[in-house]
Formats: sequence, C-alpha cells, structure tokens
Amino acid sequence: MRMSTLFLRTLRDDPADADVDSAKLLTRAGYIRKVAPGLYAWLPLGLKVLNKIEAIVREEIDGIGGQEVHFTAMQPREPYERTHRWEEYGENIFRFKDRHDQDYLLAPTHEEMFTLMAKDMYSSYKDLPVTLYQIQSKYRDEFRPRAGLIRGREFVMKDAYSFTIDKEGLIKCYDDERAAYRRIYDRLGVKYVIVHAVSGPMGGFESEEFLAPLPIGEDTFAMSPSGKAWNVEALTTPVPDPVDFTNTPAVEALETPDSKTIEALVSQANALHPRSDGREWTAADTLKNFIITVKHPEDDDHDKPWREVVAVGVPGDRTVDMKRLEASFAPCEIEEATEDDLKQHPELVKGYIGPMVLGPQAKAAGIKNPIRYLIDPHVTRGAEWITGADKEGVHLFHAVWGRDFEADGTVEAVQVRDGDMSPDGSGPLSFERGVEIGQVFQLGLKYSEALDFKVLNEQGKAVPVWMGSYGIGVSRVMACIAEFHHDDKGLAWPVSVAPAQVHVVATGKDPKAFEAADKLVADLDAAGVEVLYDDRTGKVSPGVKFKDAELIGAPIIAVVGRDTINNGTIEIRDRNGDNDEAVPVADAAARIRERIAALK
RNA sequence: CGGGCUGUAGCGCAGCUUGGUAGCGCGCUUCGUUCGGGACGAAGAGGCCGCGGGUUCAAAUCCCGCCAGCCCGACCA
Repeated sequence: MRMSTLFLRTLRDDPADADVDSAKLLTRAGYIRKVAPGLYAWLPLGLKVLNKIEAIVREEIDGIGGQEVHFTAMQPREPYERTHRWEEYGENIFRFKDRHDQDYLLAPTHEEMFTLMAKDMYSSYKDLPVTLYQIQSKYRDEFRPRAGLIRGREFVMKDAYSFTIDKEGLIKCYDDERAAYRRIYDRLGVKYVIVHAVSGPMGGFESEEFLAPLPIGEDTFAMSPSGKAWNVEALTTPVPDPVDFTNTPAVEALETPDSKTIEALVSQANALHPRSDGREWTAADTLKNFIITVKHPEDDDHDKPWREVVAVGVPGDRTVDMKRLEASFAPCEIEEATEDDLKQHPELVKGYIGPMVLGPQAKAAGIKNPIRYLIDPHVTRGAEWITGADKEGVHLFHAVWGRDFEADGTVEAVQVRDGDMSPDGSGPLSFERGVEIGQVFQLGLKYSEALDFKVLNEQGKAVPVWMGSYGIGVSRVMACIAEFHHDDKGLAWPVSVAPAQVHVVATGKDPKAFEAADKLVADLDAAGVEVLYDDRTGKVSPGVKFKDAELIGAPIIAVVGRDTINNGTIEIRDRNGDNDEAVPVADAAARIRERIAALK
C-alpha cells in the first residue's frame, strides 16, 4: 500500500462524537468512518485489519472441524415465530415488510436458520456431529449505540452452531470451541477473562462469556481468590450457616416514630432503644422488605398476563439489584410495586412492612391473598433483625428468621459488592468491568424441539438434536484490540492483525532517498512482507509522516532519508520508539524480516 | 422512554447575550521558499448557519414547532 494513493485522510483532532479511545483513534487514523449512530463504514486500512481478524477466526474454527457457510442477513419472520423470538427480541430487531406485506427482519443472530438448514439436509445420527459457522453482519436496533465499534447496530459476528446426538457430544463441541476461542484471543493480542454467564434470551443451561477486562466495559464481573469468575448477573451467594439464637432476647415491638427510611430508623433506634453492649445499631442490623411486582405471562390458571406482588427481604445496608433479581424470575419481568399494586394489600404499612404479614405468617394469620415472601441469602438465618411491625411508627426488635418468622424461599436480590463471599466459598470477591467479546452456550434441546429437528438414532427412534451456539463479536474484538494496544500518539497493533507489518517512511526531497526506499519496499514485497509505504513527496514534511506512522500503528517503522544519504543506513524502530537501530541499506530488508519474525 | 447538552465548510470550533455583507484553526487547490518530529509566505476553492413557521425594513442570532446528534439513567451482545 502506498500512502500517495491510499484512500486515507488522517485527522488531527478527535471526532467530537467519539466517546472511547478506540473509536477516536480508528477514526482519526482513517480505519473507519461513522455513517450514522452505531453504523460504521470500513475504509481500506480498517477492512485490512478486520479481514486479518476474520482469517485468524477462520483458521481456528476450521481447525476444530467447523464448516463455513453464509446465510442471509435478511430473514423471513416465520422461523422466529416458531421459537417465539419474534416477540422476545422486542424492539431490538430491525423489522420491515416487503412489497407483498410479508414480515422480514435483519437477523440479530441465526440459530433458527442454522437449525432449519441442518434439519432440511440431515436426518440420521450418522450425519452427526456437525459444526457450522459463518462470519456475517448482524443487526440489532440498539437503544443507544455507543463506544464506536463496541456497541453498533450493524456489527460483524462469527456465529457457530454444533449439532450432536447427545449431551456428551455437545460438551465435547463446547469444550473444543472454548479452546479455539482461547487460541483466537491469544493470537489477536486481547486479554480476556472467562466468566460464568446467564444464558439470557438464547435459552439453554450452561454458558460462559469471554470478557475483555476494560474499564469502558458494560459488563461487571466478579473474581474469587480461587481464580474463578462470574458475570455479576450470574453470581450466586452461598447461604451462610445459621447462627445460634439461644441467647437472643424475645422479639418485642418498640416505638420508632418517623422511621420510614433506614437512616431514620437507625437513628431512632440508637436514640430510643440503645443496645446494651455499647455497640450502635447500624443499617446492617435492619431487615428491609422490598415490594416488587412480577409480571407473569398468561398460564394455565390465568387467561391473560397477570401481576403478582412479592416481598423481598434484604439487609437494610444493601440496595436491591433489579437486574439480578429479575434473573431469578425469568422469563417474567419485574418492577417496583406501584401504588395500585400496594392498594391490593391493605396489610402493608408503607415504611413499616415486616415479615409478620408476609408469606407463611400471612397464611397463618388468615390474610387473604397472602404475599409471597422471599429472602436474600445475605440475611443470615438465626440472626436478629430490626424490622417493620406493620404499624405506623413501630418496629420489631430481635426478630429472628427461623424463630419468629419464616419465608417462602430465598432469592438473589441485593447488589453484590467488594468483599462479598464468592459462590465457591473460596474468599471475598473483587469486581472489574469488561467488554463481552465472545460467548459460548450449551443450548440443549430448545431450538431443535421448537423447530422439530429430530434424527433417527441407532434404535431407529426419532430424537431431538443437542445444540450449542458460539459467538465472537469480530468487529467488537477489533475495537478491543485497539483499546489494549494504543498510546497517546495513536494505535500500536500486534503484528498478527496490523494492516501492514512495517511502515516505510521516505523523507526529504533527495530522489536518492526515494530510490533507496523504493528498493527496500520492492525487496520486502518480494519476501512477502506487508508494507505500508509513505512515498508522499513534495510538501508533506517528515514530521507529518512520523505522526501519521505513529497514528496508524504498524508495529515496525523504517525511516529512509537523511541517514540514508549521509551514512548509507536505514533507521528501524518499533512503533513505540524502542529498539531504534541504524542498519546499512543492503541489510535493511533482511533485518526487518528478522524483527517481524521476532514479534510473532 | 425520562433528565441534561449540542446542531455553523471534510474535521475541530467561534459568532447568538445586544438582529445589519458568515468567521477561525486543521485539511483541500495554485505558486514560491522549506525538508528528521504535525514548516512559512502569498493567492484561492469550499456554507440551505439541522428543518418548517413566525416577529422584523432586516434573522445564524429573537419566538414557536419539529427533526437529528451526544452524554447520564432505564434496557441490551
């Protein structure tokens, strides 16, 4: 590639609407251009990098026996109806009609088409296992696209699907794919953490995500001292051992006027009912009962969607994480109970809601339509709590779960935080942000059953096929590579994906320098080295060329100019300025090849 | 969908308070000088000032409406 003719315009300033380094630099260095929110055009340099990433993905997925196909991005409605995803994806897919008023969508992912295609062609266990994949643009109507390529509305994804006769086969495919992902990310130079994930709208029963640990990430993950990691959405809390309450005083109702908030309650408790042991009451001593509404779809007992009011008990010093809580009620959605919902339950006294009118206690007291009562595992069984007495201005003290009240069950509800016990009990958790760059799912039978994909087994019996699905956000990974590999001067690509392995800069006005550079580039070309050659003449000053080289970010920069004329040498250095050396013109091409080989 | 901010040349921005010939830097064209760290001089090209309406002799500027974009929140790969 010659800079004099390359379709490229570098920018001196960051684009005003770019919010992350990768978007700023990829735009400034002329790799991509924004077309509309979440939509980016690929310029020659950008396409080069994207293609290299795809090539590495192909190599590795082919290496585990995947077969590449290519389906259409535009898809008819019908298959998505059968898996209920036409509705489940809601506003997040682009839908449109053709001239015959038929519904279509731009595929957000392709489980349906892969399953139907395999079903169409295969009908025997002898055909299995098979893994198919494609690298293709996907479309999601993101509410708020942002972070450049990291959350676009059109993005390149590699999606693979495995079909096996049994669960063992699925696990083998899953493990192969997972191992291939590790090799892919290593080769691409992106750091990653494998975390346990929830399967979300994909369905299925086992799923892990590959997160690139970056502060700009939208996912939060937790790590335990044992080295395991979880997406916070998938984090479970080990239930602590019950504590002994033999010496806990009997529960008593005490006056706590104007204590509708936890802060007010704590100060009233300390003022009016101080502890005998000298310690002060804190928010952690209180049990907060949070009322939510679960929105159920229609079911056998209800001919239309219905709302269930549920009480959730959490320690008063914790906030409720609606996202985690909702995961426990999937596929139902939840929301904070509305005034109307609360009116259905006159036993609830706002600000003073306690366990005595909830769950098993409500049933025992004969309250009609009792509210289901669930408790977060951070509330220790047997410990004593200050909690509502269901009467204005009164709270219960020394209330013990297991002695004074019971619940209908436990539920993950509170926001997890630094220092919380990890699910495997190995110690306190620490939290970090990450960008999801891949996810692997054991889908099980969801799609094969919904789409009736069965094959005959050895006994001649029709059985549903076990499926797995595996995704890599290819364009998103490119942004993550840029996030990891840049400095204040520009990009600094790993050699595996750089648009060129070496950037040859010819400086000055002396034709001899350009002749020497032409020769060097020809030698490198002949040796199969990918070169970006700054052969611009005339008014383009050396400073501009150096700045551009550093912005574009090829791993090695070779300068032909002043020293070539004066000393017969070519300067070779790393993109970051390290390992600067002057090499005789005759040896330069060979030296550059050595240095590239050393970087691999 | 709520809250905040912004729409002026390819990119980054000023001008708007107080109405009066549309500006600056970068980039682009031509000529000359310069040539190893975003050089200098001179001359140029390039605008539906987001869109529509209103007020006014006169609107980028004031008023109303709409649209778009960005950020935060809710939601999501």
